[in-house]
Amino acid sequence: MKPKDDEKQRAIAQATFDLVGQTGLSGLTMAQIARAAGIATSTLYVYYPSKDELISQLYQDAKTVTAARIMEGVVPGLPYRARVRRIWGNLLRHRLDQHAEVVFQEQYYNSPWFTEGNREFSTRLMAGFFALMQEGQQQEILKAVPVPLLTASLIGSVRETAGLIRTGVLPDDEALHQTAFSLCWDALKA
Amino acid sequence: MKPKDDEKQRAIAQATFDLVGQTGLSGLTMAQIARAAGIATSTLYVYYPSKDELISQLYQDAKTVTAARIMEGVVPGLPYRARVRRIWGNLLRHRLDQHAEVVFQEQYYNSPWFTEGNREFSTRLMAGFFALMQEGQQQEILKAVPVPLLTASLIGSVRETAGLIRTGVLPDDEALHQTAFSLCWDALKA
DNA sequence: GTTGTTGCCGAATAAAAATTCGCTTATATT
DNA sequence: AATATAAGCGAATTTTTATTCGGCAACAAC
Repeated sequence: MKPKDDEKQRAIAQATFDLVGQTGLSGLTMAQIARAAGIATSTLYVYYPSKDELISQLYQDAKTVTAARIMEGVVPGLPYRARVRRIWGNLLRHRLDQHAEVVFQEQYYNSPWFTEGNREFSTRLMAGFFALMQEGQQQEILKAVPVPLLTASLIGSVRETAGLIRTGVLPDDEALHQTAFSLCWDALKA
Repeated sequence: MKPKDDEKQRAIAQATFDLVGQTGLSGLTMAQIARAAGIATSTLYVYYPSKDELISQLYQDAKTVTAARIMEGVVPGLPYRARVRRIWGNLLRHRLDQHAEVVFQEQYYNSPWFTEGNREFSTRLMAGFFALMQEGQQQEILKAVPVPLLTASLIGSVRETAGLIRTGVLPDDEALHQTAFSLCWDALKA
């Protein structure tokens, strides 16, 4: 509970994410995590009081990092489409770079650990993104449909595109990103 | 291994899907399944030789049912857009009706049980759908982009829409379905 | 250099879960 | 009705996994 060694803490987090990224939350054991992090099983309990705490804590961490990355470089000066494009790119990059974290979050979402509090936490973090969609709609740039449909379309587009790139079906280059985003934009635009 | 009572077999399957739908593959125990199915834990072993077998078998079952539903009522006589609309509706209906099965499949996809064989199996089942997208592209109805991008856009649209409906954010009525599909179609069409 | 503190480990322990076993009850066959 | 067969159960048993414990080594304070 009182960590002195931050580096070890990060090793634990990384090891956990990697393991979950590979085989999911299911078979995950403390022994596995410890081995992957290069420490003894009992040492895990120096950093986290229990497995439940460890899992929940890592979820919070992952979610926070995600939220921060989404809005990176989305400056007000940019034209509207460019801002949306930027978010789309940020989300894609994040899903590709931190794939393990993403799998972790998605598995956690349907796990015994997920709570109502977790849901609210997520919603709060997505607020900025939600507002941007709303703004686009008021300016009649985006379709006059329920806002959640807009946000969902963008998120769905990124998710599926990332999946295709990650499995090697499509290349990870700028040209493809543009193409994929153009489909998404056609769905959103009025 | 030699089940006489089909009804009990189905109860086991249903119980498992429901449990996974609620809290995921993670905490799932044989005792839970048995209790939910209304039988003794040991009786599970009359129907399946092990937990691993049970999980794997149910995955195959779920996947097969899914594949069958996708193409329901997609008759060659229908205009192209209507056929795609039909598939979209089939997928949505399936995700809403068999939500538990869907969660099961997605969790299984990132679990220690998932194998290369499973992946091929999935691909084979999706072949018809894949071909339809290709056809639309050749007739220049759909955008001239990599076909996987088209299939992914449709699947992503359904997935996200289903999520919104299931959580009560949006209503489950025909008008909304039309709206959601129109966004999807705008993404696909040339 | 002794003493205290801290982080870490390996080996117990405890708890939970999968799987087996022997017996009972139902069902079918003659 | 008698008997064979299958299905089902509850109570073991075994295996796996989380958690605790006692001690060791580094490092600091004095």
